[in-house]
Amino acid sequence: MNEPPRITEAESEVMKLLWQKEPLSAQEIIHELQEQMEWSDQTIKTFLNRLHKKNAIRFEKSGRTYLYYPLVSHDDYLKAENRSFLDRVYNGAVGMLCAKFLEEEKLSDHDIEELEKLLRKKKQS
Amino acid sequence: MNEPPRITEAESEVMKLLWQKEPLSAQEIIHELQEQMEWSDQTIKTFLNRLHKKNAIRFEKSGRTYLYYPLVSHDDYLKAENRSFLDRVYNGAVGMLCAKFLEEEKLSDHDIEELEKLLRKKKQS
DNA sequence: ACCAAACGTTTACGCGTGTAAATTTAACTT
DNA sequence: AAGTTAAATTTACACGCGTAAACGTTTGGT
Repeated sequence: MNEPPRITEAESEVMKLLWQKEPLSAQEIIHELQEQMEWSDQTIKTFLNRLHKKNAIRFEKSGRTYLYYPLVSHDDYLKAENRSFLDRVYNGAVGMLCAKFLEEEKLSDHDIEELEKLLRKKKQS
Repeated sequence: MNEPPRITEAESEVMKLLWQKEPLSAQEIIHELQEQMEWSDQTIKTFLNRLHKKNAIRFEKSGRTYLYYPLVSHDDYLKAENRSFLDRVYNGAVGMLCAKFLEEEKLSDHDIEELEKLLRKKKQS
């Protein structure tokens, strides 16, 4: 897979839906998004179109409804966003980044245990 | 302190220098940055000017040299960037964010211990 | 066969940002 | 006092992105 296309913030709202459930029709996407955002349907169609041009999604048409599928995986998106954030803000220092987030934000006990488990696993390598 | 001003990526390169050492003259800033970036001195002056207008930095002039000081602290910057990244990409789920970073990126043994210590402290609250 | 609805495509526009040239202002030098 | 220089300030411009209207096209209904 080549470089995944750059997905902007607004576009990512569309992608988030498709990562939850795939495929979705234009209708469904527009309906869902209009509950959260103040976007006109034309605006959402613009995002669908741009995502399509970037090869971030594809569609299949059956009759007059189009069904949309993600072409970029959520995981690839997260990886790319993580890397660019890490480099941009922390110059690549993961330790610092995690420390800052752990300090500032609240975590459930369950989260804490999961992270401890991850760290323990990490030590064996 | 009100909302800290939005600092763009390019501008943040200037800020990073000022967070390391304060104050710095225009000369010093321009020299330093031109070693890392392909920026003309005019470009850098634009950033200084924009940062000043935003109240992200201030300067004192003594003779013909201007000395620049940050007005936004590194910590406030990190806090703001963290929050927006966390919300934008992870919908606020810190646990998920940290887990992803820990999975993907390399950590020194020392980093790991520090993080474990942080988590332990976190559990007592 | 034609109309209307549903959907994609094209065009548009203002603002932020990266990039930098042109202009003004202040101050050291001679 | 005037000229030169260093620095700030103003202006400029293209491109990405959020936002959306206008236009084109396909297809189910009558």
